[in-house]
Amino acid sequence: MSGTFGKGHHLHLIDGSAFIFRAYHALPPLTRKSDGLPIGAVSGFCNMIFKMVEDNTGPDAPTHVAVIFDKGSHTFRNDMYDLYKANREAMPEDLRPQIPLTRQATEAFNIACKELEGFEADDIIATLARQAREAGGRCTIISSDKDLMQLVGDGVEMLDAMKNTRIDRDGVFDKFGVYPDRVVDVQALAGDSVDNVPGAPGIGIKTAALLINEYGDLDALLERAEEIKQPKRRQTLIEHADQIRLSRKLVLLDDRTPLDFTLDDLEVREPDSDKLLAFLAEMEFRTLTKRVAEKMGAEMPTIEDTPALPDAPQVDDVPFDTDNYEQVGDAGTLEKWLDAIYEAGHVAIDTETTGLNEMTADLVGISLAVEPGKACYIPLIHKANRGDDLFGSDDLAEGQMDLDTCLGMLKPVLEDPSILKIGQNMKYDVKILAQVGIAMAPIDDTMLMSYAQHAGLHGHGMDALSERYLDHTPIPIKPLLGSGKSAITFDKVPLEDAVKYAAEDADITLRLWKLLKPQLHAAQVTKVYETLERPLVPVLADMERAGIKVDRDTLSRMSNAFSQKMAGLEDEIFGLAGRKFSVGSPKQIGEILFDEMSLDLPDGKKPAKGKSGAWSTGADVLEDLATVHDLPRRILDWRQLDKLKSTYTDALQNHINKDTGRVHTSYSIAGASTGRLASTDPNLQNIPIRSEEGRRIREAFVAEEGKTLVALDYSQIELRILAHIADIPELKQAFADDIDIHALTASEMFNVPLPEMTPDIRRQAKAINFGVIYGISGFGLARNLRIPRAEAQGFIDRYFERFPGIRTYMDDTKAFAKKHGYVQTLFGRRIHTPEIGAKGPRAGFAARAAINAPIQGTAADVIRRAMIRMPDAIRNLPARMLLQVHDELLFEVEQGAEEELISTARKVMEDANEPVVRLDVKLTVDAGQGSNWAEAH
DNA sequence: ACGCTCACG
DNA sequence: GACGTACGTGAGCGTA
Repeated sequence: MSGTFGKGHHLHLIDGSAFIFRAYHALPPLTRKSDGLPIGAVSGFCNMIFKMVEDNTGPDAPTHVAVIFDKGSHTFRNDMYDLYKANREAMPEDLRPQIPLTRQATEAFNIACKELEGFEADDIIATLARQAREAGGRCTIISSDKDLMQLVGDGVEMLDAMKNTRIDRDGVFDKFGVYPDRVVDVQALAGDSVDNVPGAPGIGIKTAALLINEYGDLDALLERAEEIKQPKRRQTLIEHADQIRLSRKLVLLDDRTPLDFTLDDLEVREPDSDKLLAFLAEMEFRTLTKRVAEKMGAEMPTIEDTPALPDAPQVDDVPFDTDNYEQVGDAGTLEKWLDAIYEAGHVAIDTETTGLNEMTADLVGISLAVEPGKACYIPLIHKANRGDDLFGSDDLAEGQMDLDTCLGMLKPVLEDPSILKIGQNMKYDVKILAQVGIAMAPIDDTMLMSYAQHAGLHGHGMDALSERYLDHTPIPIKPLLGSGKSAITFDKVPLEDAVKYAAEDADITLRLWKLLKPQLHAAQVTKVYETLERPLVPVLADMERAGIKVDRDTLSRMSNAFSQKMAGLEDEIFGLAGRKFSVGSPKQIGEILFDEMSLDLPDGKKPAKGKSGAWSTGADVLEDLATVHDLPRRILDWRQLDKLKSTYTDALQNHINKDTGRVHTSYSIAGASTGRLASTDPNLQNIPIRSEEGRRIREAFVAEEGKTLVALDYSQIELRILAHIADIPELKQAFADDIDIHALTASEMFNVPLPEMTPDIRRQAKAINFGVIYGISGFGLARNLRIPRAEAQGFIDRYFERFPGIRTYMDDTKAFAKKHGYVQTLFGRRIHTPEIGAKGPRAGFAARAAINAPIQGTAADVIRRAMIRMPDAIRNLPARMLLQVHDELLFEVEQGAEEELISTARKVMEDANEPVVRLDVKLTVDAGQGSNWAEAH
């Protein structure tokens, strides 16, 4: 049947996304045998399409058919309401690569495949259904999405393909309590939590239908809201009238979308058997390929049965060629790249900026790569010359896109939940793009993939990874930027060089991703990567961008006070030493004390000499020496002040951001091998607290006017984890009973009843407890406690006797590390211990590190999980998370909401191990609050 | 660039 | 039997 669509014609419209999701959830996670590509949803999709083709015979068969897909995440509905669909969960990791394949499948079946930027599939379906109806034909929408039910009637029906049930006007009435023409009114009132349509609070479908049926339609209802008898209902409708009208706009489908095709283009076509079978064979669908071949009377193509070797190099064998990279200078060229990105479903991205600090750096350009060797650079604000020419202008270089135009085009892609953005150290790029209003998601990060697999084995910077995995040395940045005083920023780098350098970074990143991603599964660290590494990126980006307010005047006053004290100390020091010298020089101190003054330690010996041959003058040495002379104590005091002044009160002032008045640290996620974060520029994880003088520096970390700082820290988390992992009944019981753990240890070891415990015995036990966590040795404990080595060894022996599980844990852990080359945390994080088999002292180091890593690492995992869950948990509180200090989280909260924040955040932290790891000990969190960090802690 | 020292958990 | 040792970090300074 052909001719213009009209009476007697029957159009089938398949809701592509709904089909894919159903297929995905209905089937186990199948993968392609040869390379492990996830393929379950594609398989289900193809089977459903084929079943439809097979079933569609007889008088009711469609004459026209199309599969309609969503395109992009940003639609006109987001312009009306920016929270539209904001509750949507991210697309599952193994589904994303299957989306483009389902489009290919549709084409292979020779079925029209349609989508339209800026509109949802539902709008296209609405438009086509209207056209079919107006032309006098019939239309069946294959979907069970209730949002489409407003279209039913007058020749338009829905078909639930899974249940094989048709939904007509009566079916809609069953579901909504109204007929299709009033469905949007009911939806506007009831709202939709899945799409985040607000609706009227407290009103569901039942009540909504009741009201609409009583008043006729929504407008009449809102107009006559005063007449409603129930006071609560009346008030809700009056108060939220605007929100309800907005909700109706959101749920009302647009049946006038501009389409570049007509119904006639959708006429049913016979598939090309060669093309279809080739596609099915490529997917390695054996059964389906056979069935299709039989039905079409064609030869069954062969499907290779040999899976690729798991370790075979996966990355395409494309040589690096910097001449092949493209400079993107206009919208048309960029459009071409965006098409390629949508085709692939992923893109590697790298941002170039004017500096390394994301808070002060400006975006200079963006590079993209979609397949190995195919990369581009979009320069945005490069200067026409290097800027070192006195007469040179700061004009922009030719051939660059307008910044806003470019970002406007990129934003929908970078925020599209179906397009995966791949980067190396994505926290940097996420922060840079956040500065220009782009919330990039979802992401993958090659640095974190490497870290999840190989923590402890090697670094995870791009240069190191490229050398190691791609056997390729990236173009070094140094020659482009220069160094020292004549260094230039990237916007001054000539475009020709910039394109090569920047595009290569994206190319390398994409290749690393292709290589490292499949290895995650093999190394069994996919869970670690997906639950402990990647989700931390946006959380840390937000914390770093928030920063913490630091009061410059407080620091400045402290600096001055320190200067004065140090000047006084210097006079005393020079008097005692008999001459002037540089007090900051350990070498000169050693010469004065041990050569010129010939001082000896209390045991009559001299201290050790360091690698450079100078006397060791560390605090422990000077502390001992202080018992025989006054000078060492003065030097210790001077050093403490020098440290506080130079590292804290002076240096911190230089880190106060000019625009925000706050200090913004940067956390490295893949720095510490154990899974701990590290804080840099500045390090806010080592702000003084142990000495009273140093502790006062925390007074300079303040809450904003009208706000409070709240600190929550895990109590003894590492010892709790040790008690669990090593399975020590006495320790577990002590934590269950909230008994002072160090006192308990002392009581067990030294046979002192708890009521008779003295601070000194407790102090020794505390040192032993910490020693255990660090891989205790008699020597180390002796030095720490300043007791003879034999005595320390005696303590350790008694400890092991009392808690034999500890020794077992230590021995087992060392044996595991020797056998596997790594140890693991309770959450599966791997920490490699390559030196464990070494000879000499290095083996001792490695053994102690191996003993410590599962404990420190598990604690790190716990707080990571808490941090990842925190933003959602506190999203309705006027609070934000600012800092992490290993076992502590610091928040800033509006005054009045402190207690609510504490109870909410505490719960998240105390339950952070659940549900994947059950602990025999509870986790306990202490809380404090105040106008500055000293008070809050 | 490297070692020393010292701040934190 | 000798050797050197508590675990994990980052920053500032002096010295080469």
